[in-house]
Amino acid sequence: MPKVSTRNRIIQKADTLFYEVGFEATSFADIAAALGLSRGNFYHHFRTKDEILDAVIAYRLDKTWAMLSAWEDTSPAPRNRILCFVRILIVNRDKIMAFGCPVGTLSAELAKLNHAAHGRATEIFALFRDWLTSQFRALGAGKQAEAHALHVLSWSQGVASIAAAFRDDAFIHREAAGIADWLDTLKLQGD
Amino acid sequence: MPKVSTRNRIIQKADTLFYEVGFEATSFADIAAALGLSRGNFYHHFRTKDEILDAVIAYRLDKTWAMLSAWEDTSPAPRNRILCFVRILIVNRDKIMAFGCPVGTLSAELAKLNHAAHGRATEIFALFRDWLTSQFRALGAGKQAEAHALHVLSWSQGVASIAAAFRDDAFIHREAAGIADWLDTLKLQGD
DNA sequence: GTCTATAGCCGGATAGAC
DNA sequence: GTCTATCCGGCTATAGAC
Repeated sequence: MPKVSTRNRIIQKADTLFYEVGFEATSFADIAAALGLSRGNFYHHFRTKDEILDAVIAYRLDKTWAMLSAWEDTSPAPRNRILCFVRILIVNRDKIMAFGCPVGTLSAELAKLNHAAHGRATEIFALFRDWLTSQFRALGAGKQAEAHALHVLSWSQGVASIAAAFRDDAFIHREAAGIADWLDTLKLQGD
Repeated sequence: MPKVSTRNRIIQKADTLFYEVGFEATSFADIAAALGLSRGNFYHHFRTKDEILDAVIAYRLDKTWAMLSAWEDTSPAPRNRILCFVRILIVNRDKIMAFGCPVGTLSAELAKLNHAAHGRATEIFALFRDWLTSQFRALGAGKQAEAHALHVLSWSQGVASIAAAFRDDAFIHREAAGIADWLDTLKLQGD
């Protein structure tokens, strides 16, 4: 029975706090206190806050990749795979209404801070974009595949942003259904 | 020749810095230094950071209301008025690619901080939503007017979020054109 | 209204004992 | 690997001279 390493416990707690409180607003003391660790011990695992941020981003990249792979395994049809992505909005709607999208809000915060890790954080978006592009290509979208992928990614970002501002549950359901409808009206001649 | 009051200079500089750097990440010293003021003088005008935030939000509400009014004056047709809103994405694209949408990113930050002013910040969104709802109602959207308004608001938020992440200029133009196209395909029977 | 000086707290980060 | 103790700097905020 492998005990979860302290390092991994730190990463997962930081992941949660960066999402729910923000990167800047989360202090070492916050993470340490939430885990029942001393700050000194903390620095044994991560020397700087940026190191934790890098580890959290790497952790999110891994989780995202695993999720996308799982969708490919369980849903053979590209259309259903895209709907798996859309369903995140529904499944996570409580957290989204409280804290927005974890990917979008971290990216936005790092952009304002002019933080070196902004590019790394954007890689999570890029993972979704490229995976969605593959699905649209499989649907026959041809050269439009990436534009469609960015459109869906953007659509979900907008829904998360407005849902968080107004705490509007019905809006999320309506827009998620809207994405599904839009998918069906697509002209997929593969031009 | 009315000199701009120190209070107003503080509000406008704070407005800019809250947008470009973030609320939390902007210190009193940053605002004071940017204006060439001492910190002591600063506290003569605003006793707490929350007071500045309230003033900045009130300032943004005023600016937004004035902008919407101006659009009503210059564009009689509701469709053109909505396109004025969409055009913000194009006109402000450089800032959007660097810092995202000022309304959305402030709202997201305050939500994470569990800040009391989150509700006030959301009023800026509400201003846009209600104004857009009026335009869709004038277009004959009937009971769908508010849903359409939120859809457009959400769409623009998504575009700002993705444009900021990828710094993608072409994407902004493509999506802005997409909103205009969507407007024209709307079934407006006023059900 | 504007300044200097300073209090007091909390943040990130380090040294070293166990 | 975990802890205590500590340094330094920046932050909000206050007091008081001009």
